[in-house]
Amino acid sequence: MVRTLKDAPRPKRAPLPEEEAYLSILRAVGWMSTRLTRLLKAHGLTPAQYNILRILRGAGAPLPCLEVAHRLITPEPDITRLLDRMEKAGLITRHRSIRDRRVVDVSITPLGRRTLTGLDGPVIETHRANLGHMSRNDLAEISRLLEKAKTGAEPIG
Amino acid sequence: MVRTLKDAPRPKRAPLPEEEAYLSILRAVGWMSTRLTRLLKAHGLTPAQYNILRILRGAGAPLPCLEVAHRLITPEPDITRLLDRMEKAGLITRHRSIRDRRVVDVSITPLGRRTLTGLDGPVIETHRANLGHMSRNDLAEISRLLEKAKTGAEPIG
DNA sequence: GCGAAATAATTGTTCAAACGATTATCGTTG
DNA sequence: CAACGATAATCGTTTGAACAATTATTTCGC
Repeated sequence: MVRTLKDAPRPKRAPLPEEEAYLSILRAVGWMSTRLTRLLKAHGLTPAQYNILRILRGAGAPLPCLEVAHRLITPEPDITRLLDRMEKAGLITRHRSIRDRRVVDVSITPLGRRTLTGLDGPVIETHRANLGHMSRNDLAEISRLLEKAKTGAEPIG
Repeated sequence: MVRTLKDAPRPKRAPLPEEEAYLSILRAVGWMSTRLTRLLKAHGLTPAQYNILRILRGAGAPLPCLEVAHRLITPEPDITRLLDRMEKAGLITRHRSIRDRRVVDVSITPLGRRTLTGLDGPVIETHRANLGHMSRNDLAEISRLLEKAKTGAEPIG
């Protein structure tokens, strides 16, 4: 490829270590979630829907709408319509709370539970395909470093 | 909170270290990209648009459409309409290649370049706000572990 | 207890993502 | 050189995301 002066890349600054780490994290979440998303999709779920089912099963009791949203890793700005779709799909039900009539309690249905149960094995397999080759120590180190990164970072205004 | 038998959480399996690491990565990319996305938005760019501008500036020459898409960290299934918007915003231009008339070469415009220049400082500041408190070693370790994770993982079918 | 501020959820609307199908061009091969 | 498959990009359509504004209910201050 011919390079004219105009095309010449500017003198490269030293790459910022912070940015390099960020890009590594971005790449990692990219290929890992690709695999997981594909699996979930084969079962008719989006990642957010799967996570909501996991939250509801883990809680073991109905949860208010906003509480569900708050527990999601990836923040969901439009929880209502997401729950709409899940309710239409028969994965959850919603009922107005009696104690506070502003609140809508969300429950997982037997179908939602069965869907999760059918996914438990494959999800574990997927995580193993993603990271199963890493040592226990490496995995712990990844978690430790990233948690450390978060606790030490400037709070997000 | 009252727990009935029916509601009782099932006996907790030992948490899968692979899943824990994955969740850590997911959380990390969440709060980091929140900060960066907010900055970019204040300058009228989405993350994908910013990355495309970075790619074009870094290449120092026009790139084919698909080559741009291929270099993106986050895969973009509809590069055409993304470039449509960027062209309408005056950030890039497109011209059919003469050597291969199937190809459309994408170039960054002076406006796109100025936009990037104006972002260079703030972006660095953002990365420092995200990870500036981590030691050089920790940052290198994060990158190393995540690259290792990718190279050792099963290929994504 | 009454009005103001706060909270929970929904809704309206606009815009972008996802996915498949389609068009145009190129390379190859018989 | 004509036809076939491969490749680059675009387009059609459906679905979901993003953001602001609204409604309904509660809580708090006075």
